[in-house]
Amino acid sequence: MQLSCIIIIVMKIINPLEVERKLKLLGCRQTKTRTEILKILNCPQPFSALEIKQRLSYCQIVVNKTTIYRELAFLLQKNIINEVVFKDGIKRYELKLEKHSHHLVCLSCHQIKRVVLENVLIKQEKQISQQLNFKIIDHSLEFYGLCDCCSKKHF
Amino acid sequence: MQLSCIIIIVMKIINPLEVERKLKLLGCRQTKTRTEILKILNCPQPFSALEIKQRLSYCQIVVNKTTIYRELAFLLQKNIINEVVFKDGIKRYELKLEKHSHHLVCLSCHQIKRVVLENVLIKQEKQISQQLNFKIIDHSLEFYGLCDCCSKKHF
DNA sequence: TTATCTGCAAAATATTTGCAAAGCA
DNA sequence: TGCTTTGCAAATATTTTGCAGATAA
Repeated sequence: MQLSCIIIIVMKIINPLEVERKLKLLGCRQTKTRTEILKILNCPQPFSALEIKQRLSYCQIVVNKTTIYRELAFLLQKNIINEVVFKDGIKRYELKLEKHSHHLVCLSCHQIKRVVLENVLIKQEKQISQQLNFKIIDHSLEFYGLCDCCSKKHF
Repeated sequence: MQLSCIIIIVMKIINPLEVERKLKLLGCRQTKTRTEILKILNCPQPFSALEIKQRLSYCQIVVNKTTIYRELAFLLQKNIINEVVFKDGIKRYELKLEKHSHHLVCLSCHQIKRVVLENVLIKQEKQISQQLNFKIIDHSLEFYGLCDCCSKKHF
């Protein structure tokens, strides 16, 4: 019999010092932009490049969009962040965790909640690889609906 | 005990006459562009607006890109097609089926195989709605990896 | 005949590239 | 000092909008 799955809501992500240590280990420089972008991404919700730019400007930090796109490409390549795409087709970024995560996207307020579902799709992935000879490397699973707050508002 | 899941590979989609009847029922006109776009979408693989434009031009049919985008928005609104987004952030379109479908995206040859997985995520969706008060309306589940052909090439 | 559909030009939005200047170690 | 990072301008890609003219029923 299958165990019921475990849902973990991702709340706070990571100790900033841990990321800094990892960057130093990889021989990367520690710049203001890099530190500030990582601070913003240390959050349970993924952000797009332009959302990051906007959030930086809230803190009086003006960074060119090109720099942000390049910094995100850099962090992606260093395996420090993930890229996720939802139905709107915009690329969003979040800190990489040990466990693969999924998302609950509210169709009303557009808030995104990051969750970890344990023991999910294991059987299906095995079946797909066995029956269709498709070697699965990764998957994306996102749920769309109404968050607690919005579903109460709608009725 | 949970039954093993059933995988259905979507091969041919639908009788074109069925779509035409549905369009007539909805009071829509039958135009050359509409017919041709639906012919292209009658395929196990979703296509982007510009891929459709390209495929039309292969058949000597020249249609403005604006028309294609508008036609897709029209068919979407009439519930005849689905919009799907993969990791590249490009919107792709496919004929709507009774059953929700998922996709196997080959990271090497970029072929997309449409599949129907029965009895998948039912338990997880129930748990998410009960434990997190998130009312799920829809989900997207896509697998990325190597198709049979490409995984053989890689070794 | 008339509501629907289409093409063209231009705009909006997200992302990328080249090059020269600035800055961290 | 030298390599990495940054800003600016311009290019590219996808998608959207306004308007005038064409077309299916």
